[in-house]
Amino acid sequence: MVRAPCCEKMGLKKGPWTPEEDHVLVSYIQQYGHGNWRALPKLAGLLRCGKSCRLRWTNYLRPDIKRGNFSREEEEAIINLHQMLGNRWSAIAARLPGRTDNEIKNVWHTHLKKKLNIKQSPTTPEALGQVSEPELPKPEDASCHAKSESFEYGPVSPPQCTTSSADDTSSFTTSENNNSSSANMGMNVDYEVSLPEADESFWSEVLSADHNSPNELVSSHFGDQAIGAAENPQVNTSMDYGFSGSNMYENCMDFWYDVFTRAGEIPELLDI
DNA sequence: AATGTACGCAACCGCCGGCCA
DNA sequence: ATGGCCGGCGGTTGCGTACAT
Repeated sequence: MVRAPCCEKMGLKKGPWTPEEDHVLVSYIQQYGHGNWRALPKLAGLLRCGKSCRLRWTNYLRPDIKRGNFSREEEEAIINLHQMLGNRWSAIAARLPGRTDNEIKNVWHTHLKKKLNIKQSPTTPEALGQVSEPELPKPEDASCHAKSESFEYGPVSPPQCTTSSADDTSSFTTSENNNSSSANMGMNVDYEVSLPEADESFWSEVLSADHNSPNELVSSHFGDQAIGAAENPQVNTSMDYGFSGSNMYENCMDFWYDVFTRAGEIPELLDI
């Protein structure tokens, strides 16, 4: 099957959009919506291909786009999500309201990659011989959508927890004074959390989706401390995730991701 | 002030998968 | 089952601007 390139037709304009074109596109979409991108430019009177219109709208003109620099929290979120998801920019963008995949991709390539290189200086665990995970996860390795696949974490947020084989408990401590925590910057956290490791039964229950509340699920397995970690008032609680049947697994991932990043930690226990 | 270089960002390109006739 | 259309995605490019020399 051979497809003609999107903008092969002669006469279609390329390159930067003018304010007039923007106005035409916004006015048209506000009035009629964008049911069919391919037909839209003709109907709106634009000499652009539908793909170009769609990109301009989704990456720049959409009213819900957050403009301006990324906050430190957003940058940390991108770094951590990238560790979990790899180069799945759209998936990362879905977790950052108001940000587009294109924007996140640009920020990653221009700012955050450099930041990581700095963080991977000789003080990092792998440089000290503590962790042997020198590369960021490849996208195929980082997928968290299949339950048989495992999470892999790069060296950005080196684990600070200690796992005790005696009581099967992962514990970690955070506080305002803990400067080694990079994931909770700007957050006024001051609590200690000790959590047992998530075992197979936990994840099978997650996947079975036969419960209604993530709090119930986590609490029944790990006690109220885990909920307390997640319910720090300065960050989202699990309730924000709208846990429900089909996306229960991913939502629990989000929940745990928040629980641990809030505590300045990425959970190694998420290896399933 | 002029020129060269590096950087950031918007936009494009090509591929893929879902849907439908 | 096949082929075409369409939207979405990730990778890449190229222009404009900031900074350095």
